[in-house]
Amino acid sequence: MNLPSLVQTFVLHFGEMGSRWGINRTVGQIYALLYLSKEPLNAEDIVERLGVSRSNVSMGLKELQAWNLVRLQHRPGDRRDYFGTPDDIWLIVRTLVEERKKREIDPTMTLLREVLMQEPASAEERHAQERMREMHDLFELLTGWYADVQRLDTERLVQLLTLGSKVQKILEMKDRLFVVPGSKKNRRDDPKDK
Amino acid sequence: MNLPSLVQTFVLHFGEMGSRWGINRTVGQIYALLYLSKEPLNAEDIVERLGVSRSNVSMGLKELQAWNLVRLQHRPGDRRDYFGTPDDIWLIVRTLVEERKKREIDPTMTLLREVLMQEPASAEERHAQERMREMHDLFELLTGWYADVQRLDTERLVQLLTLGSKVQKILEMKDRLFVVPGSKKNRRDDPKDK
DNA sequence: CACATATTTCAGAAAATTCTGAAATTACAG
DNA sequence: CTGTAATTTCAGAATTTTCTGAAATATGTG
Repeated sequence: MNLPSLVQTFVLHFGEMGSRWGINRTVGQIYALLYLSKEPLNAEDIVERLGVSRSNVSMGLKELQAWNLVRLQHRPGDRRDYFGTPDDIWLIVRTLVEERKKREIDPTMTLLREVLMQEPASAEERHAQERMREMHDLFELLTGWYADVQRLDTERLVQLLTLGSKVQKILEMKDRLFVVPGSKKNRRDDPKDK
Repeated sequence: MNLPSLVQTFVLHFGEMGSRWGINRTVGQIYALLYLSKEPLNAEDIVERLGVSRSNVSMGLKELQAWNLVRLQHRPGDRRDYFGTPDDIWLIVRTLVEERKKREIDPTMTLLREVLMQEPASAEERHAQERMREMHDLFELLTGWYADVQRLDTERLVQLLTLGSKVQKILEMKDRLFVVPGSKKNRRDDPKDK
């Protein structure tokens, strides 16, 4: 591996991290390298710096392209492919989350919906279905929030995240400003009526 | 595998999903099984239902305990260990996020902080450090938000998530109510001054 | 089209991981 | 203590994943 120590530390770390994220070491290393690099790199550059085989780099880049995490570019008068990451780290995060949702959440939701359609044949199955419904509803809430937030431009997103739960305070303020008298929402002692 | 088809579908799915999350198939299956089960199960129950070896189950349960995802219980007059998941799915989510943060984000932040202390020895390293700083700041923002939100009770958390980016509307309203005249924040045409 | 260069594919080697059965350890009941 | 049931450990087998080198394919250029 032929890298400044500072860069190498980071690259090695992301190689290891990769395994926890269902991507292999080389893919993690390639991405880390591209992320840190000012200029886009071609496959041969990556081979030299990481010390892995050309074919391994080829497969790694293909996977990163499938994840939409890498941008293919060309230099005039050079027909090799150069790869880089978006300059905007927020775009990287958005892509990552989007792709993981597509690969992990969406198929799970499909499966949950299917299974929830079936008729339970026993008390055990009924309980299992109930649990699956809880998971389904939870995912629905989370993906709904995500879809909503993904639409915000970065500035507003940062603003929202910076506030964190202080938003809560503002909500309470709003509630106090617009009390609907007699509304259940405003009762302290919500008696489970009916 | 000895399970109602409905349960089996779910268990198999989570077994496969496990691989994408850095946990192995058996661990995923055990957790899925416990999640769906009304009563806590002992190791032998799990062996029978999943059709894997006793030792594999033992290791899987150990890992789930290390993740804090599973609760050890006892039945009177029975000295076997029984395992179950929390009834509250939100508690499960909170634990999952907390543990992943501990294993993935925290070590990465430590590494980033270390590397950012070093003196860059070249323009290349300076740029790499700049990128790492961006990542560091991003993680800081996200973990700050997370710490904040993790503190909310579930009811308020759900409320917040349900609102999604509609919070934005309320923020704008607040801004309009409390305009600070002349503040840059309120200018339409933010000229890159200086 | 022929030639050179770049990239991809893929069979099998290498490495890593998961899983098992047997043995060891632990925990308790009598 | 002794015996038994429950659990854990761990060496090696089985499986899966990753990686490589060689060959095939693609993408130009003159």
